Amino acid sequence: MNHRQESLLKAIVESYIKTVKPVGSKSLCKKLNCSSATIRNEMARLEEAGYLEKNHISSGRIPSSKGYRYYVENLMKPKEMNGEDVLKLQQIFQNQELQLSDTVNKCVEIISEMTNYTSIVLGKKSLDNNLQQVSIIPLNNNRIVALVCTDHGIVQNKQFTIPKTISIDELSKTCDIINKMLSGTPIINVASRLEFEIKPVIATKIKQYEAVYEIFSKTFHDFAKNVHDNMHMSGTNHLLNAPDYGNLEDVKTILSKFDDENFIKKIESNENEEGVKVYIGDETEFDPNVTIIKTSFHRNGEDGTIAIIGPRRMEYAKTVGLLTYIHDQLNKED
Amino acid sequence: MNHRQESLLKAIVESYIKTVKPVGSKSLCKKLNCSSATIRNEMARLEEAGYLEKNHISSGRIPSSKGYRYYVENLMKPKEMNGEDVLKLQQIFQNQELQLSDTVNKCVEIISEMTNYTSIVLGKKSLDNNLQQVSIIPLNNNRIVALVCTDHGIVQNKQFTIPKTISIDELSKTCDIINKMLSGTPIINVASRLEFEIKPVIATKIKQYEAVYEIFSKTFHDFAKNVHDNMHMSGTNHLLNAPDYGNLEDVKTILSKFDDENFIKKIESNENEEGVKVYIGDETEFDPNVTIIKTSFHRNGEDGTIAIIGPRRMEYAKTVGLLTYIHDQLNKED
DNA sequence: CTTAGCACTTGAGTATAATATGTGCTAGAG
DNA sequence: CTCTAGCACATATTATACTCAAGTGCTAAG
Repeated sequence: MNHRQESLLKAIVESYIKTVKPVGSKSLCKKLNCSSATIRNEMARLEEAGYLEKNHISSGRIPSSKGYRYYVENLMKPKEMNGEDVLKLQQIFQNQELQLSDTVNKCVEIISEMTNYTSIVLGKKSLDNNLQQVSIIPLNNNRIVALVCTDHGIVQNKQFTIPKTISIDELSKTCDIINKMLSGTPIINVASRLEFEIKPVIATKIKQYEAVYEIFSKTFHDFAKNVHDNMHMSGTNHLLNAPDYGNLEDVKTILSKFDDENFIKKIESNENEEGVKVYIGDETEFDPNVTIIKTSFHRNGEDGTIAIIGPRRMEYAKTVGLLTYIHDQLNKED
Repeated sequence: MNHRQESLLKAIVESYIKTVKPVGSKSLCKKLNCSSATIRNEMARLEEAGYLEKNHISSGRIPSSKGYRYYVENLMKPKEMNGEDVLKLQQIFQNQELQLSDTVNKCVEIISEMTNYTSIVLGKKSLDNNLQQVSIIPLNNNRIVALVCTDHGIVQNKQFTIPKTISIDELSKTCDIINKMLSGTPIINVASRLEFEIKPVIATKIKQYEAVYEIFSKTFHDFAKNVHDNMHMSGTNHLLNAPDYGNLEDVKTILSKFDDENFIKKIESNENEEGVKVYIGDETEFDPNVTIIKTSFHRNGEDGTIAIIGPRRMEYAKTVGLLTYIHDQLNKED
């Protein structure tokens, strides 16, 4: 692609992002210093190469997914955030009172407010959590709460009604054994070590050891199951206001996918990708009519993904700039 | 209102609920055994009394909010649920593995699927929770987790970085004191008793008692603040498919209110109302174009509200029947 | 390689008419 | 006094035809 073609593509993408109207040749004469006929010729070539599309034979051009991609990779310069927005975000990041999940939740709310796109955070316990401590709190009526706490301070609890044949004492004793033997164990390994190392030990000391084992086993199982302990969405209905979807059905299709079961899987960053990634149209594997820009974070024993979903005609420069900033803040050493 | 007028109103409401089309006089002749002219006369009277409305001078009639209300209170008979739906719900209610919050969350998902309305659950810790136990788990790098557990087994934790001047020992000692003195205290009273009874006691035993007090005070404060620990919505976009809103703007207005800050306040059951309550149009104080049907539950130390939001043209009989069933199941003795 | 000119295509907007639905009112029958 | 048949009138909906503006593709000349 020669220089003039690049300028042309850039001009078309940026004009379309701004106005949502197919871009005609005449409107670009001044910017490119040539006549509309010349521009039409170049446009035809760009269209043939797959960077541009037409709605109908005599309409202006709009960028294709390929066009957007070329723009994002070669022509766009991520925009610096303005001072006001930086300030708003700083207030959140610097609030030491907040837990990580609250921080990111507020974060996505602000993102969707700033950008007018839908924004989502998926949080999960990181795999680098190690077991710190388990304990038991007895309640009334033969009920207990079993607690697991990791070295990053993530706590999960589960309630049980225990048979009368099990004493609190036996449970506490088992806790002590687990804490002594498994403290520091990566949380993903705890379940199997519980079965193969702890179970034999308590078998010699506790009568109802099977039932006791079950309680702790279930607790850890629950912990592992609830890896996605946090999913927060903000600005869902912004898509409704996007002028891109003349056809209401398209928006409904997208919105209904938000409720879908494997929605999370499609948003979650699958590889260990660093930085900010842009997925356009079909690349999203979510819906051909949207763009998803996402980034991941790792902090305080939690991993997560922050994603922004908008029309393919996304304000790429601004959005990538914003998400880059947030990524850098979140992954800073604590 | 005489008997024929009641039959007429009932017929109009039920026809409109079914077809979403203004109801004309001719279509009701057979059902009421009289001519269209007679029906028109009655219609005119019902309209004057405020039970019916017209879109324009020569269109059929649609029920007004007052009409719906009369229908709900006097003419409607809540529908029994069909066996299939009962079965689906039973599977959830009888799953002992689930925590209350998971039960209700699944519940609203099924509700919105069955009814095609938006459904919401708001959960909060009940005021009848009493303090069971506080404890401390030390982590690395001078960090700790402080835990609060109530007699219903509700647990909340908060992480702190403690100054080096405070020892774990002092924190544990304070835990013991709190547990001895305040165990069984209603959770709403804990904060003040902590200040006026515990603080003086530890002041005599612990050097940095102010800082230690702060830690527990903040923990309880957080607990009290996070009363709304669970809000779950399902089927938000069902409203988009409702044929009621010819005007897309109306739906957008409603949907945007879901994101509003005091949305929760408007949904929450404010009085201690028992049973299933219906709020139509303006009565909702949320949006004049919707109906909200809600009920509350109290169980295992948690209170909550389940609400169904749909168009004013709601399938009242079916929805009230469904919610009545759920209310009865949830408030059953455990 | 660039540009001016022109025929052609399409979408959006507007005016008009035809049709269907349903009301209100009047006058007559029971 | 109540019910009904009949008719004039009102409105939404749909289809049709027409015009206008925007923009392209192509050709021929600079």
